[in-house]
Amino acid sequence: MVSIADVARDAGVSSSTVSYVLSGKRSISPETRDRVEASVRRLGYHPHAGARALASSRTNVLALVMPLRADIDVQVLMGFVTSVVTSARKYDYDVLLLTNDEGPDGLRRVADSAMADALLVMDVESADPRVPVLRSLRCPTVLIGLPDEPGDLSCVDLDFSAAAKRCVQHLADLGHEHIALVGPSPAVYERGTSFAGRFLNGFTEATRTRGLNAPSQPCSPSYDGVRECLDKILVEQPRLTGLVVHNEAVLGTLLSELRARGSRVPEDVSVVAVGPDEMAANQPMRLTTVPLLSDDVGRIAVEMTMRELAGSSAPEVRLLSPRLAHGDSTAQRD
Amino acid sequence: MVSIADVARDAGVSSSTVSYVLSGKRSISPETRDRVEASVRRLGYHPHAGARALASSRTNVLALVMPLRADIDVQVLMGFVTSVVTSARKYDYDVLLLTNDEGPDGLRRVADSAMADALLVMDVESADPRVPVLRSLRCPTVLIGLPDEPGDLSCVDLDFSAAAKRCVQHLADLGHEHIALVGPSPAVYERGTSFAGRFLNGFTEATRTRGLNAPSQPCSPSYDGVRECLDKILVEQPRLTGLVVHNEAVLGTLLSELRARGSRVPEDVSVVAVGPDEMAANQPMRLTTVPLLSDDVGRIAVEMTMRELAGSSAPEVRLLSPRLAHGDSTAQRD
DNA sequence: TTGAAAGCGATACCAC
DNA sequence: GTGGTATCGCTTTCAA
Repeated sequence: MVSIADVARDAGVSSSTVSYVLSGKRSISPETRDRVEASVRRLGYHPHAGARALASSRTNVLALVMPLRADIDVQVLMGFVTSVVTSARKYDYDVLLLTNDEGPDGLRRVADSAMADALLVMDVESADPRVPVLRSLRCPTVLIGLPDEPGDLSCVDLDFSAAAKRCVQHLADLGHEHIALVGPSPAVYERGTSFAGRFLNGFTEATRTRGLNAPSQPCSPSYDGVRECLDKILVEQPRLTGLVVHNEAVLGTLLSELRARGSRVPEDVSVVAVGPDEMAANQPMRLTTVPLLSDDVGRIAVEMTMRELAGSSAPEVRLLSPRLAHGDSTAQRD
Repeated sequence: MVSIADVARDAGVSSSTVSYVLSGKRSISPETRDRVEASVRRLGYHPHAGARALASSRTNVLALVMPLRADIDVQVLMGFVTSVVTSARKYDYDVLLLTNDEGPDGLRRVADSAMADALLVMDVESADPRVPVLRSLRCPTVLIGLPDEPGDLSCVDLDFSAAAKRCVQHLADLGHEHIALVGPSPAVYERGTSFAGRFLNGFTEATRTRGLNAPSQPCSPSYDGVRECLDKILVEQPRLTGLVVHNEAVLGTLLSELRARGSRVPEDVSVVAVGPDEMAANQPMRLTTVPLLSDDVGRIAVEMTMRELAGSSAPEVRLLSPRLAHGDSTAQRD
């Protein structure tokens, strides 16, 4: 292993000088700087991460906590993960990937053993049991999602309430009066995922404001689930002409089933879907969607973390405004 | 922060004793052990990871290198990632998640700065430029995939050649004489992903052995791509009755397109698909599949790593035998 | 502008 | 069976 002492010897300076050249924390004469940098390159020096962490109480590592659930869309999950990892590297941070199955103790372990400088937690529920633990940890934390009581924890997420309203607005503007919501699977509601509830609230509120009677149904991710969901919706809304789909997993199946039932999209039914960009890609038509912005959410989560670590920012809650991407799956009601 | 000295003081022993209690590297009297363990719990002591790494030259961290590609199935990717992370925790290891976009330098950085004890690299290509770097790193490495020249690097993967043969055998045994392969997207072949080539070789070999004339076509992940692929196949194989699909992304689309063309599965065309379990779940029928075993591959990769770290094992190449799960998408040819 | 040296918090060797 | 202490490689204060 090549250590800072090796570099110092090679460059003919003290090891503290090498350290300062690398950190830029004090001014160095151009000549010394050059010599040191040359030695660093020539020897292929990389500071020992553990030693550095020990001396500086900084790891340059972010811990990202990932859910291990069947009911959460992998595409969305992966979007967050890659976005967080690539964003973190821009700040010279690496990412430690934790799963949820260690529970709150896992968070405590990582924070207390100084394996990371901050925690990013995905898939946060309304009354998430991890939240109180995180608040007690005195470790900068950013939640992807929005619990009921974030306290002094930072949060970032899509504004799902606004997203629902945007969908309703779009369909209503096109003249649709008989619409419905195909929601996430029942399991998602049951465990109190905050985004599902926020979307549903936004939907309900927007339809009421518009004076629409609009049922909503959760939808299990299977053929039978989709059929059942559609059946129930049609009982409540027999003259259905517009669907908001907030369920990545069933979208393809749903479109097939509509076709099978003789409903053309968009001639008979307009469909607007909420989900990751990839969801729309593999469909037979260009869908009207409200993209989930996983990329932005991940990037912003990292940016917020960096600001907190720099001490230049207080905790904040940021909900990203959704936008609607017009496609060919929604049309004017005639 | 609570340090080992705090625990030592609390338990009335020396810090070395605390260390030995925790590591179990020398015998301790039951009484001392109990006192120390009680103190550890009471104070909520977690050893400082950096300090530990510095003193022991062990990080208890595995670095997992993830590809950032559009053409690789996220479901498969995520399967590996979760499997590696959860398996690693069983050995008290954490996982640092790296992406490929730093290139070989990123691997060097992580290894040289002692951020991890070993590297796991996914999505390895036949002539992967990272392989020579990895071999020069003197850091235990396990590849998920199989390059042409692994050298002394360990490898683990599904035996894709055997998987292809299994598919062909299944269809042939059912009496199908006019079959074809729907392969991964052209991009996957072009960059020389090892698994695509191995599958294709297995397919070609098996069909030749059986005396079948069986065309194969790559397939782009879009509606048009699927149509085009089917068209080309039907030109070469007009009396098609059996399809092997080695392309998770297009499976759903392909099944729809077959239906649209009036081909019933399995009455007119038998379909056997290679992919993750999740791929089959959202289809309208129980598919006959050859599962990718991402879970096993990830777990075995970790186990191999652990054995290498323990010094109890030389590098090895392990190709997992595929199995075929009978479903309703393949039937006897009458 | 630079160097010397005191930690950081563990591990593991050497004594007893 | 236990304690003392050198050591790991870096950061950062203090001195010059």
